[in-house]
Amino acid sequence: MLPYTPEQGTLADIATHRLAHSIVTGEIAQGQKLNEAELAERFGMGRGPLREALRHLEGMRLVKRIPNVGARVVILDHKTLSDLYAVREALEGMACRIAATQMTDAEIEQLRTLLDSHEKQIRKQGGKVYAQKEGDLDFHYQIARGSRNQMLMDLLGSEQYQLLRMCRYRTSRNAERTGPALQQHRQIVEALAQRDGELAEMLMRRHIQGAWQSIDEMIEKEEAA
Amino acid sequence: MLPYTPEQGTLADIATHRLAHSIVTGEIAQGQKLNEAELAERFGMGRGPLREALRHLEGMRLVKRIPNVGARVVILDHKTLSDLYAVREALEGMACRIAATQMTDAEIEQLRTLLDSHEKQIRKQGGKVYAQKEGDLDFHYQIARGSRNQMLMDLLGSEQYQLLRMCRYRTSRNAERTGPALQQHRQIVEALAQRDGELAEMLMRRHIQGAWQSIDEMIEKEEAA
DNA sequence: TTTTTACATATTGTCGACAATCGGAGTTAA
DNA sequence: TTAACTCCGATTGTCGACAATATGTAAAAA
Repeated sequence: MLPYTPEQGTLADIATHRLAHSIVTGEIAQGQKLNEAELAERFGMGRGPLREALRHLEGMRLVKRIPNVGARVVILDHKTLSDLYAVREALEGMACRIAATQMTDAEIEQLRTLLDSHEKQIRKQGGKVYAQKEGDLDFHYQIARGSRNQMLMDLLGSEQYQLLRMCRYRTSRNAERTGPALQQHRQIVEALAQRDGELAEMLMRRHIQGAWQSIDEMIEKEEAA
Repeated sequence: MLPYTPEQGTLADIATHRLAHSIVTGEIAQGQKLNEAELAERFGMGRGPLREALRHLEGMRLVKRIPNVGARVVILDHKTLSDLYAVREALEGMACRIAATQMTDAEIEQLRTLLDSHEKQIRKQGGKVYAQKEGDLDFHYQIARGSRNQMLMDLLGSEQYQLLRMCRYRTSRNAERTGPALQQHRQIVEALAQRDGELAEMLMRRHIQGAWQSIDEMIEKEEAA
């Protein structure tokens, strides 16, 4: 589910959220054509609101539209993912740097608590890997919030970063990295607690580079097979 | 004008570009209400395409929409600008770092040529400051292109960064910084030529910090008066 | 057989009208 | 005088139908 799941509001917003969910979870395949009339009927609405939803999804980079031809779900190829992670590295690094000066002690303590619960979840193991993944997103989003920068929050939060969640669903099988990731998260929190923005930024950037490296290897293994 | 100004294509796209232009140049004031019916008639189209344009502009962060209430032009207050420059620093820094490894020698040479023409324009002085400003945007965009990262190009290019152009129009009067800015640009190009991504990133980030500082002071002077 | 052209079909783009909702003017009561 | 309430006008949200455009097929020419 999306961070906030309004099955209310305008029909266009409902369509946006339902489609975004379907796309992110892979329920609608990458590259699939999105037929306006068909979707409108499935959602029980006219084509007007649905078209607005498609425009919105285009802004989220979840679909690509071509005039007079139609909309298709984006294809997360290797290059796109690589580009995404470079942007993430830049933005989340900056968020971290600012958060080190802006977050309250209480918020940093909350981060520690969040990581504790992650650790428990990992110990219990078997449990959904997805949960950890979404929890990881939570960690990153909490830091974005800590930056007090609305634009960063938008870019790293629900509106713009559904692409990342989509990627997570696609690569959710590699659970082996949760261990090192957790430790890196802890290092980052300590840097925040010491109010060392420069260090926090560096650690976050390394963390994301590591995550990309892990995903990159996995994709290449897949493509070899 | 926009980098590409299609007065063709779908009506929604035309409306998007015309409105974006009017908003960026200040022809439509910040915070002004955008009446659908009125604009639709002014542009000689129905409300459907215009609504899609508003959605698109919302994605560009040029307008803010509230359900059942309507759309207003965003207000570029101090906090918003500050947030914008932090994001710019992160993204353009990253673009610079990558460009140092990805740009061809020919492209770097082109950058030098671009800066030469900027210098001439500044010498001729009186000439439009705007031209320099847009030229500056060119410089930054060329580097974004040099990163070969489509997402960075989108975020720093025409689609997402109209906000920045809007800011430029608002603060275009302070021409005194063109001198140091040019010198910093030259330093950046040299770092690129040496293929030193780390240095190029650092210089770009400082450059943008300096630009923000300059704008920040200017705004405070304005608000004092 | 291959290429090109013309056509038929499906899909997108656009419009005008109607329904739902919000903001404000005016009224009434405390 | 102030507060809350009610109603009305204006604006947004939605729908269905029609026009414009692209895609795929089949026939005709090379």
